[in-house]
Amino acid sequence: MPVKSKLKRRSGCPVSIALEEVGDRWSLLVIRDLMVRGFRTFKDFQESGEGIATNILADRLRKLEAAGIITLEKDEADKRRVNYRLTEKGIDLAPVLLEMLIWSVRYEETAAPCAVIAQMAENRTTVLAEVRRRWVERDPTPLLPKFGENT
Amino acid sequence: MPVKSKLKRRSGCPVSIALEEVGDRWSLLVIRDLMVRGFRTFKDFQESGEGIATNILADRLRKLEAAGIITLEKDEADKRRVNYRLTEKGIDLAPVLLEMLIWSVRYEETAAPCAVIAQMAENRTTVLAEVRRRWVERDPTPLLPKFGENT
DNA sequence: ATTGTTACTTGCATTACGCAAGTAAACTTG
DNA sequence: CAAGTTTACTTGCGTAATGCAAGTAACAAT
Repeated sequence: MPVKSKLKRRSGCPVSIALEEVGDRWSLLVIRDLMVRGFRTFKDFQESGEGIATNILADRLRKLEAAGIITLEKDEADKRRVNYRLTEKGIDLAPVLLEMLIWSVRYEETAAPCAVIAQMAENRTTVLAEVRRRWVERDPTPLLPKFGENT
Repeated sequence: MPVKSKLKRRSGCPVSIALEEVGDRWSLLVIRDLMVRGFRTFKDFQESGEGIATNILADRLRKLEAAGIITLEKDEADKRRVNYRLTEKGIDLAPVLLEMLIWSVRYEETAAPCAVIAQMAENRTTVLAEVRRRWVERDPTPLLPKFGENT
């Protein structure tokens, strides 16, 4: 189910194309928050602790929507509210994020408990299944807590 | 074997930390080229077809070295030449790149043959073992060709 | 009716990037 | 061995992206 885009690509290399969509400091963090922290609204992201500027956040949400990675849903109960949600394409970035997580914990001093992540590295398939289950069922319970925020 | 760094991090989240090191449009492409295309020198990257500017390339190589992802080796035969090489930390980004590749081929119109990548998705472990083997043995034979360059 | 909340936009200073050109050291060629 | 070439960069400069503070419009709560 590939989607045609602006056709202004550096090359046809898949990795290059992927990086044009999510290769920046913020996009994958937004996706991570939608995926494992149960974030839904603009406010959630603003307060995530990483300190993304609101203009950048708005821009990234727009681009991720344009790329077909997230969708917008108006909240019927509170009409100011916009709920962001990963698409199938978006949730399928889970393996990328998981590998990045495992790599980072292995080589950096992170705030994540090594034991928990080591456990996840052992059971990649199970973790991915759980991530997808939450997505399908719209279960907003965070899979992982916020590690070492700096507020 | 985590390495201490500048301690100017947005947060302690592993994904966030990883993105501070390789979360831009170019770093992972450089790593990809070292990993699967047998690139070694500055020139190789310049001519890779994606069109990275030399100042940006120099900057990225410096940052990747600072992050412990690549190392420099002076060529004894030709002393102008600098050979860049992935460290263990660098080669361990292979799973991230592989998942990104698989994702991209699935959702974008890339220049990579779907069948080949589907095959790789079936045999992730084998592919990763082969990537590592080439790294250990310093075998510069490209694992994958250049897909759809735009020159 | 007033105040607060949500999802943004706008303006402006700073930083990063992209492009063309330049340079220094090492090698190669005549 | 002088002159050109290759390699790995750096420098300058214009444009684009980012970060920060403030503002706004629509809706909701009191």
